[in-house]
Amino acid sequence: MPEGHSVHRIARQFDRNFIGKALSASSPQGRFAEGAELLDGREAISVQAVGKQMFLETEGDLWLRVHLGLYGAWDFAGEILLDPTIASANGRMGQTNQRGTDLDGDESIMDDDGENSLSSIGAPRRSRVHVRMSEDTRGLAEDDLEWPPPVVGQVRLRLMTDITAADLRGPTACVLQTPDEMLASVAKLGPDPLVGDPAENEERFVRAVRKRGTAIALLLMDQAVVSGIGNVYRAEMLFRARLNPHIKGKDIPEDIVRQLWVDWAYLLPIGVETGQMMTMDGLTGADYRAAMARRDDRHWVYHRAGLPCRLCGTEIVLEELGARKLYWCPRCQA
DNA sequence: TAATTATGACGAC
DNA sequence: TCGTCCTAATTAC
Repeated sequence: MPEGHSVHRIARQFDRNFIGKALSASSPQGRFAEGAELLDGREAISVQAVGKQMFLETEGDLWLRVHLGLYGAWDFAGEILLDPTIASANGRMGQTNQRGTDLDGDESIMDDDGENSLSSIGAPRRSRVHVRMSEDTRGLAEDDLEWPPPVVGQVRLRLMTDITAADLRGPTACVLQTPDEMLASVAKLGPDPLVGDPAENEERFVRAVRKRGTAIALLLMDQAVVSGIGNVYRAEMLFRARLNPHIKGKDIPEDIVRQLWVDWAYLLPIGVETGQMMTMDGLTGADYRAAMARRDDRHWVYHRAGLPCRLCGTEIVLEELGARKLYWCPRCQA
């Protein structure tokens, strides 16, 4: 269940483990059988994440476009080289890496000494891993994981090299495209801080927001306005900006809009590197550690309906906006 | 065992 | 605004 940061992480894993190799493709579930057949045997050429979508190029000018939607996920298994640009949030990547677990970077697994004792016997020599590449899920590591990995559940697409497998389940989009179609898909998307020219991106965002009479809370979720922001980052960014979610884009001073972009460009790389939507960097010391300890309550306002605002104590409000839940502090974001 | 929930987006009306 | 699609984990009963 990804926002933009997760998709960039997934793309980096593909870059590290699939690009330059021949793919074997299949659709265990059967719902992408034709596409898998077309992909099968081709070499993976390049991969690019844009917002919440990933584009994988194969030889013969064939692109795979994947959008995970609300609950799609990629599971990686086999021998996986870690992308050096993504690390574990707890700063123990080296250790977890040796154990062959927790590729995703979420800290929950290895933090609890008692819960995970996979490395307690023998040398830390595990090369076979099984990892789900989305936030808040856990990796497993065993010496005797099967190869190829058994299919579990509804796997729309399995991509394999000789040593690595990637299973896609639950995507809202999984389609093959020509180069032109791929470019058209990208053209529909708003700027992504990690794609293209930074100054140009900022201008596009500012222009798109300031010409609209739509609530900023809706604009931040509009993938044509800005790529990669979802319900969590939306709520958190509005709080960080102390911005009322209902203010229309055109009514927000330009420097404030610009600051929103700067904040997204700041938050996204942190999310990519840590695997978490870290938005409470304003906290320090014990406060920060306490907030990070529980994944269900590590945000300023997201998922905190009825709880006191961390700054002013006012109850966080939950309202439905555009069929999504919007969380905000009516006092701090007056 | 069933209902609920989720970090998404689209099309019909 | 509503219904729909995709799946799995969690919670309620």
